[in-house]
Amino acid sequence: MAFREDLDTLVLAVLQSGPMHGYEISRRIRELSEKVLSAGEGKLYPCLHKLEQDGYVQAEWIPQENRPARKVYSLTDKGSGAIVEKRKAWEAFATGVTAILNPPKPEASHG
Amino acid sequence: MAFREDLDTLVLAVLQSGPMHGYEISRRIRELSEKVLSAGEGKLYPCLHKLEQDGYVQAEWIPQENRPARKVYSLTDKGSGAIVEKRKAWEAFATGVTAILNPPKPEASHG
DNA sequence: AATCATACATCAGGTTTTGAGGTATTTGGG
DNA sequence: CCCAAATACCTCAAAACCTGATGTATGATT
Repeated sequence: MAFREDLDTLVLAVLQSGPMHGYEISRRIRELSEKVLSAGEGKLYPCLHKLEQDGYVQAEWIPQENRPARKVYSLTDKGSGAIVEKRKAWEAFATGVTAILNPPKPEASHG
Repeated sequence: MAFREDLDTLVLAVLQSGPMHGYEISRRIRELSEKVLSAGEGKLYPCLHKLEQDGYVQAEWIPQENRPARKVYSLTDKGSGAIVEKRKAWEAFATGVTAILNPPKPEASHG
């Protein structure tokens, strides 16, 4: 058991820095979080495909010379808009966890 | 996809308020988090059993009159100690997510 | 007679994640 | 030359996990 991130939220959030290909999204998640979070390829690519399919991001293949082509993703309007809700969901979650981690103390006897 | 809590952490944390039976732990998690988090019975009881087995909590059956007996859990020293680490893990996680939700802005052209 | 709340617990079925594998190229060490 | 690691995409089987239902038992409420 461990806390687990919502990869959709993370992917959409990193794309706020500008268009980016999958491998880089993965790298940024690892680096920005100082290795606390990681988006393994086994779930990153399926996540990206779903996000594209649902219209949160759009993708374009950019050929490279002497390197594999890149599929560059960028936020759509729908994707940008969704970040607002996702951020709220994160805040609610974090508030909830914090409330439990800082529970009301047991009654101290005082007299 | 959604953010997901580490139930171990939550259970140990609520037990800081004092010994408590499973059903109440579940209620508190729901209430303290204002319904953002919930520990369904299907995962709470297995979690509690594992925590007991691993020595993080100890349990005692308390019979009730005309009601089902309660299994009251309390933190062991090991359990109390573990909270420190779990809290750190939460903070690292939250810091990581926050870092990604507030990413460096794309270079604004400034010339 | 239902239904809800208390209070424990399990389990089938579904979803998700992990980790390995697959393709293809460049760079760097030995 | 060969091996490993980094870049860059992607898939899939096996394992892990969660949801929601079910089961037991009683009291209060409608």
